[in-house]
Amino acid sequence: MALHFLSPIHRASRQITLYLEAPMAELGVRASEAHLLGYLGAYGPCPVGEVARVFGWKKSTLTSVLDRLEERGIVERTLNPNDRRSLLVELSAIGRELAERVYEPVGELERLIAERIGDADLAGFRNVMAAIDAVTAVEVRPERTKSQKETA
Amino acid sequence: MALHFLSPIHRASRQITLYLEAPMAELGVRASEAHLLGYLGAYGPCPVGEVARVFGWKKSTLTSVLDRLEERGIVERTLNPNDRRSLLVELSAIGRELAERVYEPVGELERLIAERIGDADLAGFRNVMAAIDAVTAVEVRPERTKSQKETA
DNA sequence: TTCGAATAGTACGATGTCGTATTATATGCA
DNA sequence: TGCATATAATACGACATCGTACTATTCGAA
Repeated sequence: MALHFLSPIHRASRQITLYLEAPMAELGVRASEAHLLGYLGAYGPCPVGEVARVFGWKKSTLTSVLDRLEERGIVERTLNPNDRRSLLVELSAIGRELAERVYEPVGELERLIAERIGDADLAGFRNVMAAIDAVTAVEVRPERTKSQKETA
Repeated sequence: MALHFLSPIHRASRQITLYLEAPMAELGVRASEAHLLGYLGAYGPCPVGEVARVFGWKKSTLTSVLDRLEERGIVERTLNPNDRRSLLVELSAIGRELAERVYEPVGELERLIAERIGDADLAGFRNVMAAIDAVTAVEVRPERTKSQKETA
């Protein structure tokens, strides 16, 4: 009955969220917003729908989330020149600054974990993640072609 | 900027949820409820507060969740003989049956992942999970003493 | 080119989750 | 024992998320 993969992953997610809760609150963002800032910092600008897929939110939810972040001046929505149905979301100057401060405790946690992990462990971990990826066959973040990346 | 641990774990959680969405909907439960059934099947009966900690829900949220599940005859709340402030949650007969059917696709997913994973990979994966556990130092599910377990 | 189907995003009412205050019980200490 | 403090759970109003319907745009095939 005990699950070798699903339970530990759920548990780890939970622990990560709890661990980051306090420092995020100090920065005035909730965990989900912090996560979104990190994503946009790394991969933005990107369409609203991509964010929705990655984070598991409904598009209508994301409309509300982005409305709030936009009101606070943290993100901006601009027209997608590649697709006039679509909007691109990106961090504002304020948002980028905030994302950097958010990244500090996140990076710290990463380092603390990495310190305890050897190369072989990391390889095993990655294989498990790859297996989940392959088995679920769920495309979370679509690959973007070079030309899209250039213009987006 | 890319995170070696946090991002893959988040991604894997997401993929697992998406993968299980359809079969759970078929059984008339949402993913979170399915998860709760699994937990109660394995560890129940247990106090409301424990469930709240494990799942990252607020106690007031859990009150609503349990109200709905109780209305549907899936769980039961009984007085905790060890602590009269507390209620124990457990699966009803209907709930146990449902939990078994919920477990099928979950077990299937576990097997599919396990098929692709060697012993060394599993060991590495576990070391990463253990590192997260140690670093975050977040106690999600408190150990219960033997005497508590016997009477609970 | 044109028309039907698919897709991106939003609006809005329904539902779920949360924060705070409250009640009841337990624990620790004078 | 008596009392202050902590803890388990709930009630209820505030807010976040969701499902559905809708508009605008794109894609593909006739």
